Amino acid sequence: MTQSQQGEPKRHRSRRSAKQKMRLADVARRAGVSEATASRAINRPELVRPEVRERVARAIQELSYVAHGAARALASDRTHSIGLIVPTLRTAVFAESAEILQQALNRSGYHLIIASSEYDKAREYHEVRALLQHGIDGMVLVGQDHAPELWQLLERSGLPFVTAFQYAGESSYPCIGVDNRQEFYDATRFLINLGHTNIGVLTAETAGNERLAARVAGARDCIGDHGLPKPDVVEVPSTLTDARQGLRRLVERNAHITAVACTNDLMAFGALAECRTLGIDVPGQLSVIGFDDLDIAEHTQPSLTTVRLPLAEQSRRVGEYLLARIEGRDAPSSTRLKASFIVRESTGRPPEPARATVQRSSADAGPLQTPSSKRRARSAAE
Amino acid sequence: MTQSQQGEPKRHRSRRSAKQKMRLADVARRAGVSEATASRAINRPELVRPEVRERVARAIQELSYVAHGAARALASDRTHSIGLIVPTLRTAVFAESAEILQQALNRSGYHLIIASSEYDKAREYHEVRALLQHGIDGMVLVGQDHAPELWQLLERSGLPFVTAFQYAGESSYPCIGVDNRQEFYDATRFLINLGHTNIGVLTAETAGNERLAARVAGARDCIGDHGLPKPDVVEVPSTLTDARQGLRRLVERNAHITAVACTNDLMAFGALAECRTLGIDVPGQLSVIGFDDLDIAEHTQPSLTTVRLPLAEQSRRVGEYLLARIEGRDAPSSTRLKASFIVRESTGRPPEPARATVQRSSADAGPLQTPSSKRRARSAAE
DNA sequence: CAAACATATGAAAGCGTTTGCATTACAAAA
DNA sequence: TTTTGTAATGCAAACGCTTTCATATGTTTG
Repeated sequence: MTQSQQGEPKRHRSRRSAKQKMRLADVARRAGVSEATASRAINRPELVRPEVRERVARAIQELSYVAHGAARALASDRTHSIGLIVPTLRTAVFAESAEILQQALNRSGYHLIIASSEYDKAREYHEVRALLQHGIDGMVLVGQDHAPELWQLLERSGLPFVTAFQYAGESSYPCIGVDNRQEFYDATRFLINLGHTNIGVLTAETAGNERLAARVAGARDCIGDHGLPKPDVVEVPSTLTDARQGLRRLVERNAHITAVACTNDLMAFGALAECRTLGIDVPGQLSVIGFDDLDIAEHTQPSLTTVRLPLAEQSRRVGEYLLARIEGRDAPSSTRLKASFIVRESTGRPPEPARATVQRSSADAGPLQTPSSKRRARSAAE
Repeated sequence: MTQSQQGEPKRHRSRRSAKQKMRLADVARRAGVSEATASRAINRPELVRPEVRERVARAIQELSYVAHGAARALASDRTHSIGLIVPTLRTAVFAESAEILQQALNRSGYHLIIASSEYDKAREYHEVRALLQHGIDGMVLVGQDHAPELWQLLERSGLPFVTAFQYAGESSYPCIGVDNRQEFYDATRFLINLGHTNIGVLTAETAGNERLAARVAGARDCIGDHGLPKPDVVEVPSTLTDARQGLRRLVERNAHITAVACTNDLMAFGALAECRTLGIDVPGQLSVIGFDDLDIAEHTQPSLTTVRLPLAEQSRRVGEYLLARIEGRDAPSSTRLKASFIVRESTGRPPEPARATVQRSSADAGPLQTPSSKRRARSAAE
């Protein structure tokens, strides 16, 4: 606790407050070594004799020394922070992913700096600029639909980066995520296998949201591939109120509709709520599926059949990828993750006997998995 | 596009990649001024002749110069980043606040670095340390219930900081938020004013969550102040499934219970869901209130009477406070925000005529406000 | 017209680390 | 012994900016 201030060079700008912050020089002096050795004791302990290492550690402890991040970053060219740009944190899926990623990075001594673009490409570009300027060692983006200048900036900067939440193929920029088109294709097939032939699609705005757009495409493709008529696709703003309206529009315009594929759980909740209001029995008269498996999905009335994203795995892999790249190792640039399909109560056979050509079994409907959900799936309208 | 590399001092460490990053010196040379002037043109434009300012701006543009954050931070002792530590981003209220704060700070040229503590004090302490080391200009914490070492560290560092989500009085550390005790006191009074005399409390774990604890206290106090018997308080883990169990326990243990005050919307949703399962009519047989006003609150069946937090205002004020402190201005250290009470369908008069002493009018029940909610409140069991 | 002042600029000293290179200390080999 | 090699340390030069201080250039003013 007794550090004599002797010998300290006068500070040329007197900005330090009364409580002088300890610097590496203080630690070094106390441990009786040079700054270089003190630095090495911290960063490359294997280069320093155990006894010295020990002394430095003690000095750090006693002086409650905290390294100066900026100085360190300047000298070492490593900021130990990673940037993440999500469309919004208000979406549970992004918030949760951010949280998991942050935890994962923390464990490796990295920090997460989060920015949100509000689904606005120009804004996103500026966020990237700002992050680049702030200084980051790596960056995570959502999807691959970004302003060209953004890509250019990113490539020029030479910064390691990945995109997440959408598998974009081998030949794209590095990406880690599920194939939204395929996953929703499979989900839609589940409905078809149940016997549905008149399926509507309810989606939030797809402009600027490639994930949603891919899901819609998946549903369309699946329905087309099974020789069914083109589905009615209703696109609404991303609120529950709009989702309810969307459901109403869907059932009003399509008298014989028996299933609605919603591109996310929010839409599905809206649909469920509106069905309740309209007196439509789910799944008796109408089957509903969602996408995301939000916490409430299990507790709605009826509970929601939906697609669960492997968020934890995605975040973990994103972290691993980035750290590998930062450390100069290379890593598989494209990873395709698989979602799981969660069958709950909101889906069943259509009310009228199905047309004929369609197969009955619901067993082979894509990559099914029965989750640790209390309420079990049912395969027919009870 | 043509910059000659002549005159450049040889780099003593050859870490720069092929694509040489532009430095301030490059900009200065191109603009025909000294580095000092270039720097000023960027940071204190008013000190530089407009014409020169213009030339520097053009040089920056042409070279697509991006300032080096770490160097800047080292020289100026400003990182332009703010740390935020929340218990978890999985809670919508925190995620939303983080988002709003981040946006607000961005507008002022600051970045938000988010960390989460998972409601663990030790972990939180380490996050603070890590943020301090990384270098931040200010810090936001949730509530005032933190490890003593954390406070100590924070005070020693001299870093500007605020706590949010709970008003802790004038004499506390700087805080900006609502008074959770009072707000829930008022909410409970609303129930009492409706005629309820047997009110249960359902809460998620209060250990390490002073906001929840304060709300429970508010309910207890209110019930006590009205001469009613001590309420049954059920505390469960913070999941919907547990909330449902909690509701069941509450109604099983208290045959005459007519209202349940839930300390957050999650608990309330669970309660509502379980009531549906148990065939309990809400609000016919049981009234339910929540806290937070999550998006779905308006769309549950029945819609949920709850308390809405002024998140946007809170985040805005937090940002303002911090920036003021960083710039050396001082700011009111404690700000008490008011929540709004949102009356929806989940509350009504108790089924049996109330005991007598309790007043009938629901009009003077605290700081009521009728929100822009489509569905209007109703004051009695229809 | 000189004095007094304001305004713009540049030179250079840091900011607190890391790290290339040189040096020292010591053990193993000759 | 002396040589050679290796492991541990120190010196001092960056890292890329900001900012103090001094200087130069105008602009008023008495």
